[in-house]
Amino acid sequence: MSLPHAILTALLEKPSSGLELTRRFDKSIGYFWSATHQQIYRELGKLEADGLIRTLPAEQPARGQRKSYEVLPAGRAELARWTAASQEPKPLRDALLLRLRAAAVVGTAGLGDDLRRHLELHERQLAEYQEIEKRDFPPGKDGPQDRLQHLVLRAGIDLETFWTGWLRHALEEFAELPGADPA
Amino acid sequence: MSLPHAILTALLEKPSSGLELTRRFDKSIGYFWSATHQQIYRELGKLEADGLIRTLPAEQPARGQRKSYEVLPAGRAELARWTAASQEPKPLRDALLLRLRAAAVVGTAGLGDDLRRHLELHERQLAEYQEIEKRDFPPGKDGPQDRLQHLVLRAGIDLETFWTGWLRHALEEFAELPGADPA
DNA sequence: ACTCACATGTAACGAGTTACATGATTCC
DNA sequence: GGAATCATGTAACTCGTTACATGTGAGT
Repeated sequence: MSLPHAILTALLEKPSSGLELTRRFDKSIGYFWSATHQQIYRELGKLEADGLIRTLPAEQPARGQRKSYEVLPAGRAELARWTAASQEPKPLRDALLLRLRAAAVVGTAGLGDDLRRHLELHERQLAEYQEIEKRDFPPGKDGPQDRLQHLVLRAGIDLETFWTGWLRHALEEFAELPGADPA
Repeated sequence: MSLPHAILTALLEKPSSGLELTRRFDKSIGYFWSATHQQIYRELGKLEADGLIRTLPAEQPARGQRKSYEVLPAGRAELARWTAASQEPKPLRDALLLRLRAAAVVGTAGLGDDLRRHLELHERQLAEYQEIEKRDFPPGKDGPQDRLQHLVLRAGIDLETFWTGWLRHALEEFAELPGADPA
C-alpha cells in the first residue's frame, strides 16, 4: 500500500501528468520507491476514482493527450494519516546473499565476477548520491523540508557505503577461498 | 525467481518436509529470504513437477502426513547455474524513507514514535545476529563453508548497524525540527 | 469420543512485471 | 503523408499475502 502514497507525495510536490510522474520516479523518488508507467497509470486511475486526486481543469481527457493531476484535500489527509501510522519494517530480501549461501553448498564458481560487477554498480550509485548531496544540500541550506529530504538522501548514501564496504570484504574473503575463481 | 533456489539450498543442506522448511525459513535462511508455508508448499509442488526434487522413498503421500523431499542431480545443477548467473541488484524499496519524504510535505506529526519503534526493532535484530555470530562463528572455525555463511551473517550485522545508526541520526534531527512531536 | 497440535493444501486477492496496443503531435 | 516520438492505456502473468479447509495422530 505504498505506491499510491508515493504518488500523492510526488503530486503534492508538483502536479504532473502520468509520464512526468514516471520520469520523476526514475529520479528522486524512485531511488527508494521505483515504479513503471503501467503501475503509475493504474494507480492514478484508482486515486481519481477514490476522490483523492483530480485532473487539472481546462484539460480535455483524450487517449493520446496529456492529463495532469493535482491532489485534493482528501488525498492530503490520507497521506498524512498514512505517514503517521505505525508500520512494520519489511524483512530483508536479497538474492545476492541467497546466492552466497547457495555457493556454500554448490561451490563459488562464477560468483566472483558478479560480486565485482555489483561492487561497481554500488560504487556508481554512491557517487551519484554524493553528487546530489553536493548539489542540492550545500551547508547553508537547512529549512525543515531540506533537513528531511537530506535525511532520506543520507540513508541512500549510508546504504551504498555499507554495500560497497561489504562487497569489498566479501571479495577479499573470496580471494582466500580454496576453490574460488581468480580475478 | 529466487524462492525455488532458496528451497533447493535449504534441501541440500538437509532434506526436509514442508513444515520443517517453513520452520527453517523462520530462522536462518528467512533472515534474508522469508517465505510462508503456502509459498513453500506451492513451490515444492512445482519443483517436484519439474524433476528437480523428489519425495524421499518409503513415504506414502497422504494428505495429513509428512512428506520429506530431497534434491535430485538436476536440482543441484540448476542451483549451481543460478548461483553463477549474473543478476541485476533490485532497487531499494523502503516505505519508511517514503514516509519521511511525505513528511516533508504533510508534516512530521506522529512519525517520531514509529522511528523510535523501528530503532528498537533494529537494535533487537542486531543483538540477535551478534548472538548468532558469537555462537556459530568462534575465531577458530573457518572452513570454506563457514567463511561463506559468516559473510552472509556479516551483511546482516552491517545492515542493522547502518539502520540503527541512521535512525538515531534521524531522531536527533527530528528533535531539532520546529513542528516535530516531542519524545 | 473430544480436543489440540501437526501437516499439507486451496482459493482469492493484491502488487509488480512484461509485452503489447492505440491515439496524438512533430518533424522531415 | 510517413516515420518517429510522446502519452496513455490493456492484458496476461508471476510472486507474495491472507484467510480458510482438510486430514492425521497423540493425549486425556
